[in-house]
Amino acid sequence: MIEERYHHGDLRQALLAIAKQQLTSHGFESLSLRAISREAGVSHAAAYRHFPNKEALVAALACTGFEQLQAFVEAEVMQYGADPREQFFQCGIAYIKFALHNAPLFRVMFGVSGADRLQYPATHAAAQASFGVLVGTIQRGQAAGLIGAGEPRQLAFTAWAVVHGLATLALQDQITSQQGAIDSERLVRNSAKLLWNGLKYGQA
Amino acid sequence: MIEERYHHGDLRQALLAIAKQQLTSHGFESLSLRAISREAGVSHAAAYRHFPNKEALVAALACTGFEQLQAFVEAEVMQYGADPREQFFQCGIAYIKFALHNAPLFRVMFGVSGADRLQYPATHAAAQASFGVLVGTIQRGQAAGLIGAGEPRQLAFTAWAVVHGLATLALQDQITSQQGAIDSERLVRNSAKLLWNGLKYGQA
DNA sequence: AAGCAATGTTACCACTGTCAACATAGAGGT
DNA sequence: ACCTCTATGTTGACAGTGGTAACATTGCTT
Repeated sequence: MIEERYHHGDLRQALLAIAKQQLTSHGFESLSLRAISREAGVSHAAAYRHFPNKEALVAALACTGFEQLQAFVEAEVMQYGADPREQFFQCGIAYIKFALHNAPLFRVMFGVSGADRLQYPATHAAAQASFGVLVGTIQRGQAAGLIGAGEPRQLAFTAWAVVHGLATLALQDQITSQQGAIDSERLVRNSAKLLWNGLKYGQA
Repeated sequence: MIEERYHHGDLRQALLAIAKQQLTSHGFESLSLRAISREAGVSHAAAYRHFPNKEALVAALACTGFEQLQAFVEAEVMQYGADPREQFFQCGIAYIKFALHNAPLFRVMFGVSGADRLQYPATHAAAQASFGVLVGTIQRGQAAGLIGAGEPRQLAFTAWAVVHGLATLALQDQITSQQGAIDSERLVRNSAKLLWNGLKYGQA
């Protein structure tokens, strides 16, 4: 029987999958290397053959998160291939959608241990790549004459900041908890338009 | 001698102070209730007379963080009492300054355990209060006719999102690690102007 | 077939958060 | 002054954690 073999086959992958599962079901705080290994039917020290420590496991998890994010945003954006303005909007909306639907993972991606992300090249690269989607959208907007001049990376960075800020604050339950019960969908739309106005008139 | 008395006097306060210190010096990950108690010269269980658990201690820490943030931003903003536009800018710049100078604390404030901040009314209230500074600035801008119409809370929320996003991403070393070495000061200025443009023309 | 590197296991360590049982101090009523 | 009650602090335990070292097994490579 295949299940009882000494070597797992692809333990690294399995650990990551289980980790993601436990992350979403039990939260980051109670993410435990031992529990993950247990679930994988493997001893608690086996994980150390694939990750130098827990932080590395988490970083790898974040890496997959960025890949997912990029794939998701790209897919959503591509549905509006003709309209750079709507592409730009969808970029942000997709980002926030992803954050809200994958809250714990999103928090890991930008989480506490994110400070030393440079230590994990793969994770860092994945993050950069996902950023590239936004840059591309902006560049298309500029090419179409819908976005004013400016270094696209910097414009993208500002746009990213808006959307990332909204996502973060939304996850904080800060949106719904504001008295007045702000509608998040409308909020995103409004913010995007606001930003779009700013972009149209360029920086100066 | 006062130091050796059985009762500490104001242990709760002392624990928080030491916690903040250890947080900034050793990072959030290695923040330990026992280490804090040890440093306070008190037994490892003493902390439980003042906080139901570690999470509550961290929440209290976050609370002080928000208070500091509010005080800092208010102080900076008030230097530009005459000019609502500059006030608005300074609001954001101060926010980011605070985040960069108190990185670990800032991360705790919006950290992993932030999701259930509603469980800690004091912390939540402090967060709301700090948000109020920005709302006030926007309202003054509107009163001066420099910011278009719109529900001030929502405008403030967008502005907050931008600035919070920038701060978060900056902490991620995402700014400096972008090839091209974006200058963060300029970035903030540009972003603020961008947003200001958007605000001037109102939402639609 | 032999051997070697990759992968798992067991046993241990120091440490953590948390709790229950006990000790002490100090405030307030008598 | 005393006595009691409650707030605060201590000790000792427990289960669970991340991490390491020594040992076991596997399967690729030659």
